[in-house]
Amino acid sequence: MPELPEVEVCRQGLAPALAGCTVRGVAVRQGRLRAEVPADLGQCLTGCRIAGIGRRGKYLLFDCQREGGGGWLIVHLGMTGNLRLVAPGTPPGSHDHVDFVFDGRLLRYSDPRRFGLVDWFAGPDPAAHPLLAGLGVEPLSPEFTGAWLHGQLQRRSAPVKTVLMDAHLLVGVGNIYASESLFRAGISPLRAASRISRRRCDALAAAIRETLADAIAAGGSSIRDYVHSDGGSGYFQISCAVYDRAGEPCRRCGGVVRSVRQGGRSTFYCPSCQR
DNA sequence: CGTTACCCCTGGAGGC
DNA sequence: TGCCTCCAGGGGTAAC
Repeated sequence: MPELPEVEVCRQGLAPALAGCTVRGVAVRQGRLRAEVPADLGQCLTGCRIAGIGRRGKYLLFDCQREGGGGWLIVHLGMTGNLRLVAPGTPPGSHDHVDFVFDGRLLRYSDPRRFGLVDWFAGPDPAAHPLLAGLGVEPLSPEFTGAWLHGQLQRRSAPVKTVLMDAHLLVGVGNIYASESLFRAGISPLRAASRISRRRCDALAAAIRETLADAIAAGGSSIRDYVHSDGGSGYFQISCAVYDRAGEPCRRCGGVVRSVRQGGRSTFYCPSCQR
């Protein structure tokens, strides 16, 4: 269930555990993910030291350094992916597709639906990777402001919820946090993006930042379990205001939360709190 | 160019 | 119990 907060929590948990560690090997049991795992991933990674772990949108970026040129391990968790540290010799389950072998432990990539991605980028700057080059603004960066958002939304006629999930504009806002942010800002997900005032864009930008930051803060406490456990999903549950609450009472006004279909995805909102 | 439908894949829930 | 349909936190592609 990874959106930006889950990916960020994963990054924060893995970075201190793996920084400075050297990759001893790679085992690919199932290479058919969103894109085929590179056949030479083992050669690329083995012997590399993990200098740090970054994030761009929902992509995890492992900075891999080695004599004679390292590169970047790029991991995307898709809908159902996860990364966890397990003891060497732990038998893999049917969806445990890739193991990254370190001294004394394995970093194990698991993904039942296989919408995720494991790739290698040989250049110095991972932003040049074809899948990262077109990505939009980071919602937790100073660049992301109400003024900027207003400018972008002005030229979009699609429903605002659909536009918020367009990673070419803005990264990291997935199906849950799009609905939750719009609820927090009091804006209907059905409203045409171009018909949202500058003032309400300020509120929306703030709502997005706060919703994501709250989720990251809530995940921080459970990250130890998430990273070090090999049982259970390990994902934290944020108490949602509207997401997946169709037919239930709005926590703010007591009205009934409604769901609609937008671009093939479910949207949840309170028709009286959100205009 | 922006918008929309469809596709990739597996598994769980609920109806019959 | 089985079988069917629908749904699921993502995102790329192609057609309009």
